[in-house]
Amino acid sequence: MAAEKLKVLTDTIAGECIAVRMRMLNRVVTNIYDDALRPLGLKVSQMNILVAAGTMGTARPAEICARMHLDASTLSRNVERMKTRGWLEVIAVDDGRAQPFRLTTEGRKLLLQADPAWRKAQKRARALLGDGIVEQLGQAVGRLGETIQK
Amino acid sequence: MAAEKLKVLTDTIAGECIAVRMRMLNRVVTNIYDDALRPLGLKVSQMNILVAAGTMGTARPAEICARMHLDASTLSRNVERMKTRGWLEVIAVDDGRAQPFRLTTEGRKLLLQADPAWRKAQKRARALLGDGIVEQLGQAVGRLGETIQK
DNA sequence: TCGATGTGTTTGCATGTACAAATAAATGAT
DNA sequence: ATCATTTATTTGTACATGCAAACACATCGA
Repeated sequence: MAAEKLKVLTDTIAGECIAVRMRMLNRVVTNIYDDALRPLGLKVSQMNILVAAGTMGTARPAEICARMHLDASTLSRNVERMKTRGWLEVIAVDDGRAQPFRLTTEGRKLLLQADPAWRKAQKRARALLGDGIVEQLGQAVGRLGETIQK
Repeated sequence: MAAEKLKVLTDTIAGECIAVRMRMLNRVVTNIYDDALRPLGLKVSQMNILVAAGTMGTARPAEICARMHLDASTLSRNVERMKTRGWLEVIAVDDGRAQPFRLTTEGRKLLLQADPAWRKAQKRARALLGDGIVEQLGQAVGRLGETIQK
């Protein structure tokens, strides 16, 4: 009977699906960091991009997308919002297609201010999830590399 | 000098931040499942809700939110979309506040059709991430329970 | 040089996500 | 019984995300 088959299927997916777990933990973790960063008017999604820009000096969108496994259109709009806020600025270059950007002084100041909040969130997340998964997240990201899936 | 401090900070966050890793893996994993489910016109976010409804029989929004650590407003709109598509239907009950729902015949049929795609995605995700993290995701979700963070 | 192809980015569109506030209804205290 | 409080859900708003398509420019081959 079909009803039986459905019950088995839904129980299996509910009990084993990697996406279910990953997405749930992602919501919880994102909320922890967003809570901590809220007083600064900053969200963790944006902080990540500021950090990437910070490590790269001058950041090429395509390179950030590859590193972060982030769609180009998503990055484009996030960067736009942060330019509006004065945290990022574009750099003039010869290649007319490119739109490289870097942190502004404001952006640098914001990151320095965000440090304590980040540490607090990091500590909370680690305590909640456990050291094991933190270790494994690093490994999995390593496996990923900058491979393009499609 | 402030520039030095910033470099240390951004390198530290880029190298250690749990949210950076979790969010990156979440994007990759979500894309794997969405790719597999696309021919069915279904996204993994919606599949998860259908599955929850399938395991529960009659699903109370508040209970799904607690189980999935999902904001009530988010669920409300996702359910709305799936009602429109004919995959879910609300059930009449005495408590006038409640809006419990369940799978329709269409919804059940869709889940059964989605099974092979889900298996394919599950296999790809496991191969990409490694068994270690799959194990740890389960553990971390277990730790979480249905605790409300705030 | 010029047209085809490729690369980098942005736009149009739909969905997912959460916070704050609104709404609606049940519950509890007096 | 009535009013205050609590509980369940929806709405307003803003941002995040990705696909498909458009756009802009570079590059390569004839």
